[in-house]
Amino acid sequence: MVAEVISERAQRLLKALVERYIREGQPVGSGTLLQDSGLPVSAATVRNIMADLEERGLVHSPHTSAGRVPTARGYRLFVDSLITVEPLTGEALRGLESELVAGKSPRELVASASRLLSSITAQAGLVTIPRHNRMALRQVEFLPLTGGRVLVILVTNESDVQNRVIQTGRDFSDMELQQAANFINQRYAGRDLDAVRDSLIGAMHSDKAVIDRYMQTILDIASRAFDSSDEVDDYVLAGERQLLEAAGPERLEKLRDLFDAFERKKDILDLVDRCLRADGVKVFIGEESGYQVLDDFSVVTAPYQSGGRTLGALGVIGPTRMSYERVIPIVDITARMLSQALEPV
Amino acid sequence: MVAEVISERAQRLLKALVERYIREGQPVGSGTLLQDSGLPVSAATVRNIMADLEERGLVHSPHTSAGRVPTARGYRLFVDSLITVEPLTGEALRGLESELVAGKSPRELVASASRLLSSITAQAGLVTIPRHNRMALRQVEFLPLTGGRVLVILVTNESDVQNRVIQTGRDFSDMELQQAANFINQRYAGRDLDAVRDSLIGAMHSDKAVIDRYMQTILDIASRAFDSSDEVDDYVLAGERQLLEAAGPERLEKLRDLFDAFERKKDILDLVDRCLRADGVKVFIGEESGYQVLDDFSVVTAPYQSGGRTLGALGVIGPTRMSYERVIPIVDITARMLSQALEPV
DNA sequence: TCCGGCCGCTCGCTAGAATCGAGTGCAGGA
DNA sequence: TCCTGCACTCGATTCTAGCGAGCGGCCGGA
Repeated sequence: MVAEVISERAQRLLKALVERYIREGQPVGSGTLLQDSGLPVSAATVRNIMADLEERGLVHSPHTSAGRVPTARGYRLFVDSLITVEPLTGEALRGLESELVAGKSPRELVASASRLLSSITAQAGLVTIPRHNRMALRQVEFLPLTGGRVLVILVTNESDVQNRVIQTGRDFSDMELQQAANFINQRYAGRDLDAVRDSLIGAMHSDKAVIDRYMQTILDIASRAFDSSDEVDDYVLAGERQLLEAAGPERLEKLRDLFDAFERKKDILDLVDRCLRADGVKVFIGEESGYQVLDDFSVVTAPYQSGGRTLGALGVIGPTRMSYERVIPIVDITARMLSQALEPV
Repeated sequence: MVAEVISERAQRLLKALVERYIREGQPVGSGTLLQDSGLPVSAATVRNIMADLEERGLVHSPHTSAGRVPTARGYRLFVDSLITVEPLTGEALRGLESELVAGKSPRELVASASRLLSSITAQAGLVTIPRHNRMALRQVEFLPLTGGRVLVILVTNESDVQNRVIQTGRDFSDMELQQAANFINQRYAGRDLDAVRDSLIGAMHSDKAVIDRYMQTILDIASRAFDSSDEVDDYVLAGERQLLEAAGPERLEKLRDLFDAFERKKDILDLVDRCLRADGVKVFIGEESGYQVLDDFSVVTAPYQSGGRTLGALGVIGPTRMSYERVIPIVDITARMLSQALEPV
């Protein structure tokens, strides 16, 4: 994408326009814009410039003789080069500090973060559940169930527990499972789950000749227990209400689709996953996201990490017309604080 | 509450009115009503009867010269004595049968039930998380954390795992905790958590003289681990979208409040708890529930149980103008099937 | 006493016309 | 290059009239 080249005057006007529109939500006319920008020119000049910006697809008139409204590209330019972010202060910051503290369980932290994001930004907050497979194993336990199934309990990372049921070929005795668990606990505690699995699979294949059949089955169960492919990604959403708040009726249709997407989860997860690679805050404006349901909404996300590994992402969903200068730093700092709180003690 | 005494004719008309209004959502006039009911009288007579019903507070005119609309009391009478329920058949039933099967974890079952309720009734579905303290203990495990905290892992009932962190007076060694766990597993496996706790507390007090101090601390940890007072009740909600669907704009205000209540959880939980005592389906119509946020909505709930104990409740939330004759049997059967699926193997 | 037919009235809904005013685009001049 | 002045557009608002569903009341008949 080529950076837009527009005159400084035009930038100033665009900035004023976006800021005004975010505040008021109504098309902005040349007069208002002139006042806001404080430029020493006349309204007619402003109009000329606006016509120019319109040609470049940065602003748009809902109809002749209405003011202008920023387009997605307009917001993009604004966010990329015109924005003046407002650092977070006061009560909101204190709220984050007091709720996102080390020692709480990941589950609680994620729920808190989501709630905080929503309440501070007055929009919907979203935090993905940490990828367990990136977390360090503390202890594993196997319990036999009927029908060859085994209940696996994984304790990771201080105080997070997850459990899953795996299907095996036959019933195992308490004894066998105990031994398998001991084996793994002794050899693999402290390594992250993905590493454990890879190592187990490696062991199964390479040592095939050496290890006895008994050992083989144990390894088999264990590697299956650490298989992360059936782990469902998920997220915690808070403040759907805020979306209703923002959208007047008639956006209702769009909102329904969005709620649908929230329930399907997949699209939303895909989008949020995109921000996992890079560091820092990412902003998806309107149709940029590529998902139709989000056409009228923007998403601001940032990844969070612990122990040097990216575990997930969090973010805020709101109308395209959101206050980016407030939301961006909030998402940024929340991600940092969540990361910090998740750091193993 | 005194049962309403109204003539058979009036009943028939009220029934027709409610059914029609549920279908169309618009005030029903005397002409339409006459057709629907098939009564051998004239529209004028119908009007007379409607005027009578209006006096008794069973129906209501939005304004002169509009048709009639049922009031909460009208719906109540309808639900209590006029309704003809439609037994559930076909695809929906098969969906329930295939998803709510024994062997899945309670967590999955609850999520499925919620989703199914929502999709079958086309309204919001809600299932409370089972009360763990009513479930039978299979195994407990304690893991030491820093700062005198202990991670407690409780395996109940086949395949459900829950974990909590408790704060104790001092750090414990792996060994001590292991012993405490063994002690409990041997003595209490198979009893439900509440019983275990009571028994532990009893043991602590009565045998004080007999047991040594070591045992005393172990009992102390253990009873704290089984304390259910800090267990947060919670529920899984699905299909909020459906509520948007039903409510035209202008109900938007109400909807916001409802979504707020969903996030607060407390009110909703209180309401749903009310149905835990009795068996069978309960219907709360509009303002009957006593919660303002639910004024324009109705809630149909039923408790579910396992192993002879009531574990929670499920239900459906939708507009007062919901199709009770469809929803009631659906809630009923879902509760039964969930109960069955939760039954320990 | 109860019911049906008739009639006049009420009131929300809709369409169309008139008006308003914010804001535009453009021409012409400094 | 920029400003002034002006005609024009078009959504929003207001008002009016007309329509029609539906009600209540009255009266006459079984």
